Amino acid sequence: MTQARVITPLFEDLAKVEHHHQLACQSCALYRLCLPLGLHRDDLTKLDQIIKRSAGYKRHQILFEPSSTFKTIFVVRSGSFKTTISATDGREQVTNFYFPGEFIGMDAIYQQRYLSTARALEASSVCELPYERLQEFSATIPELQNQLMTRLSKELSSDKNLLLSLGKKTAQEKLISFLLSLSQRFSERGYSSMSFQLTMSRGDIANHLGLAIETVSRLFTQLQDQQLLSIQGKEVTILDLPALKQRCG
Amino acid sequence: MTQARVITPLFEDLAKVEHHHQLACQSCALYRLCLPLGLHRDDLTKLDQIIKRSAGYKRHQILFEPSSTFKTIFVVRSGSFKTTISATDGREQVTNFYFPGEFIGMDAIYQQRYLSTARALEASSVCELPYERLQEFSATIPELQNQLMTRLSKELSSDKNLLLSLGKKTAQEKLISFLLSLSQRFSERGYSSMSFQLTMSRGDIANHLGLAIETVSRLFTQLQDQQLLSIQGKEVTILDLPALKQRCG
DNA sequence: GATCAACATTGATCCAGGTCAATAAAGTGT
DNA sequence: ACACTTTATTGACCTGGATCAATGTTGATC
Repeated sequence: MTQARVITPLFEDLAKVEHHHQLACQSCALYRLCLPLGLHRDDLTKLDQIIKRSAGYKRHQILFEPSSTFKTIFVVRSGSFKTTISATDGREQVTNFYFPGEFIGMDAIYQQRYLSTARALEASSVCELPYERLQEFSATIPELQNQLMTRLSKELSSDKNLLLSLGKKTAQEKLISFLLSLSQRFSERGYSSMSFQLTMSRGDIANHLGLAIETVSRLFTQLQDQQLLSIQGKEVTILDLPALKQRCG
Repeated sequence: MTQARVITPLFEDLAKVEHHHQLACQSCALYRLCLPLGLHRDDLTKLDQIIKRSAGYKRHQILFEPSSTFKTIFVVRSGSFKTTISATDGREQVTNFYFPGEFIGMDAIYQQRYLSTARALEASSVCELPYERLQEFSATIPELQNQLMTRLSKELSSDKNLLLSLGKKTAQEKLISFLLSLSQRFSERGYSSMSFQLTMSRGDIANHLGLAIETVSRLFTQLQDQQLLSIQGKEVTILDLPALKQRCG
């Protein structure tokens, strides 16, 4: 099952990141996906000094939860995370998954308290952006402020698209939309858009899409039978992208 | 059916707003709910000059849609709006409702293009905040930047709570959560939290909550039979708040 | 205040996807 | 390699809420 994964230049760089925790933004492989994009060299140097590069998180380890005090926004450096929001009785909804270069915890700015719980899906690491310092810096670096607003707005867009999925799409459309969104994000990160590893369990996917695990499992089988994709454990290979796009609603 | 509505001081002020389109932020009844909160007097004067107070919108009139060019963020001055996002085949999801002091169109910052369509639910008016000018101003007014981020984050929080509703709650829990959220927002605006008018149709509510109109209708009847609330057309009166809170999930 | 259209309610029936149950793989630690 | 736990698949059956259908109500327009 050790199928060859498409190795791109960026993927090799990402691998390096894991071994250089204090790597400066300037030479970070994620540069073009991350906050510093568009910042001047000396602004970047300043920003670099307030960013804390954390030690790694293990699979299932909690990054933050509603009881944590809100101090920082996190950027995924390597690996992946999920966030969940809980009803009073403990029912949980997986609100999003996060990959390298993506921001976690922005919903905490309002109320100064994390709304959700963030957990690592695999061995992962993050950069910590102290929110107060970020605010101070934004006052003198307009491009930084712009970047932050854009990130918040991007997360809004993604949530609203998920609302459409949850509210109006069939089970099959939900799963296809989800896979295409993953494909898109992997592609942006220099991974293959046609073949990738799911880092989350069937349970996480089902929960995220408002479905039962069994439904997700059956849909995978069904899409495979229809020759639209192939799935072997966590490895997804898209076989007929146009057909999938046409069926995602 | 002209039942007496609870008139609070703020409500009277809100009524005035409708007749003074060019009312300055300083004397606007929405001041404490709106963007200018916490701004210094002279900053406010500057902000005041870039804000355009639009003419009114009629019921069902479109404020913006994905084909409109993104230039401004809107703040509801009076009335109410809904936003919808569309699937490729025309299916629509009502993503949110907006009341005085709330911001519409923030999901357009990323991509510089409105993601959704905004429509007036009744005769309404807005203030227009030109986004580029707002960005310039934020550079010199840290509190303004803070306000904008907080607003974006608040909308994120509200979307994530809706995700929980759509993904994990029963039809009854969805409707109760929705009504309690409305109650809360009316209360913040100086209206009664126990008795209020729904400005949206049953169809809008059903769509927003991922339900059929018939289900919403039956739930209203059912909640009324259980003495938890009373509903007469668009007038909702909450009869047993603790019981509702306990049933919202 | 009559006409028509839009909106809302209620009942009867149906089905997409959930739940329950059994089995099979895949990981994990020793 | 083995035991054990977690995760995934598949089948049989069930149900919450959708859909269909008929009727009632409200509200806009002239």
